[in-house]
Amino acid sequence: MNRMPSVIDTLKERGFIEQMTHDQELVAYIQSEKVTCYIGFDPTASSLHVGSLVPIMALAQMQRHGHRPIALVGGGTGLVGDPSGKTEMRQMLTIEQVNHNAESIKKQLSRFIDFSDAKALLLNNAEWLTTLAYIPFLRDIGRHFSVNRMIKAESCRTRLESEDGLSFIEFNYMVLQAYDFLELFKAYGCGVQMGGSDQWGNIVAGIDLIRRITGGSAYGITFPLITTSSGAKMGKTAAGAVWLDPARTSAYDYYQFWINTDDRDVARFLALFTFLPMDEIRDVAALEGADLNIAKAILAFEVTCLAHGAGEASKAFQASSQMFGTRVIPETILPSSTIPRYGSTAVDDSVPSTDLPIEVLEDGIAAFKLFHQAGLAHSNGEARRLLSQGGGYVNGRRIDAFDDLITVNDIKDMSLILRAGKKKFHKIVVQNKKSN
RNA sequence: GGUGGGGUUCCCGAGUGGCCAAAGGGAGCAGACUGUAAAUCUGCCGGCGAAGCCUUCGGAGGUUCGAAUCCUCCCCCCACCA
Repeated sequence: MNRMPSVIDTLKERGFIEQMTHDQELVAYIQSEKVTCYIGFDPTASSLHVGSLVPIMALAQMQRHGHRPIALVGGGTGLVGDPSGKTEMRQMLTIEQVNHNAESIKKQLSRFIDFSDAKALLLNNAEWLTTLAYIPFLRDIGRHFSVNRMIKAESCRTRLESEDGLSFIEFNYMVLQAYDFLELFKAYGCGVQMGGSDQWGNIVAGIDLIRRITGGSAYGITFPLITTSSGAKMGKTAAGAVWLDPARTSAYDYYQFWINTDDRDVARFLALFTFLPMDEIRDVAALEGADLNIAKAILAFEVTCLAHGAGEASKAFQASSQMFGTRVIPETILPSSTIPRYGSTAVDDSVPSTDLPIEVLEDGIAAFKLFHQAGLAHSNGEARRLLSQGGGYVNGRRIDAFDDLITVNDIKDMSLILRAGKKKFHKIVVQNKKSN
């Protein structure tokens, strides 16, 4: 029979794998049957951000290769707080916050993973963790853990050596996560846990616990920490995290985030964050200059498609093309992408915009005030600075003095296009007196 | 509970009575160069504004012509001791 290539090969090839437990056995296990695997997601915020995209895509790849992913929302562990990879104690969340966040996260994951017909499961570990009784838990589970070993774990050690120390509640996190794995192993036959490289210790603890209690074998895979080539942690911008929730990061901004990818990261990110075939992605490595920018557009389009849908992605693409110059995407670059290749007449409505009554322009408004009102500067002072440094444009015309008056003469098609610096656009839609 | 050391503008970190809106670095923003890249160079980097004014140095009071700097109380963090 014609077996699909192992998902492990795919994950390796696309750059997902940092470490695996017992490689040989794990590969054999995954080849031999339809397996169930899980990744935990922390409900510390009501939205996931691009930092969680690697685990999300890993689950999606699993599903595409016929396996069953479980996304475990840490409604229970979120009440405790994982010390791994943190330099200080996490803020404690209330139960209400955690539950609310868990709900939102479920919705976002559904865009990437098909949860219909139990093809994937969404579980919340609050189900089994919050009802645990302390004494039985200590007797049944706690006795399998060696404190000696736990404090040697990297995740604990850095914290033990730090000034802040490690609180008892955080120290317990590993035990709880190991228990999660055991629970999923028993209830769903889940034999593989994946996670960030900081999760290695927690994953191994779970594997040990499963062997000690059930005698069964379980496996683990960790992902590398994805940094940009300039060394920064992926997904952070000056404005903070780049969220998957369109209410926090608009599809347009999301697209813009991706199109600004560093040259050196394009191929790697295409492999990780899209489903485009690898042999096409490999060709991207040969591109440079303007062609590489086309690959960035495709990356941005594909990734925005996944998070926000094809409609939103097309709009973001069109809007960006209008603002930054139209661009034809040749068939030869990443041919599998569904990006609209030849210009379209779609009207952009995804560039950020605000309404402005026409009266304001009849009287004339100082440019810096308009930029401030449009949100392109945080204060009038910042707007002045921006404009006096030559970074402000109205309809493509550079504003020479920060207090230049903007008037009805500047209106084009009942709107004004403001631009701050090279990349930030804002559309002012002029409202007539009588109209809506 | 005791003793000692700390909490400074987005972050790190100087500053110990006026010259402090507060050194330096990082981040960020803008300009030049480009390809909506990187690197580099230059400028900016609390708010309002013409000068000038207003708010900021954990919190609340106090001393002083004048306080981030001195005093009192309180909160939080760290180290050692118990």
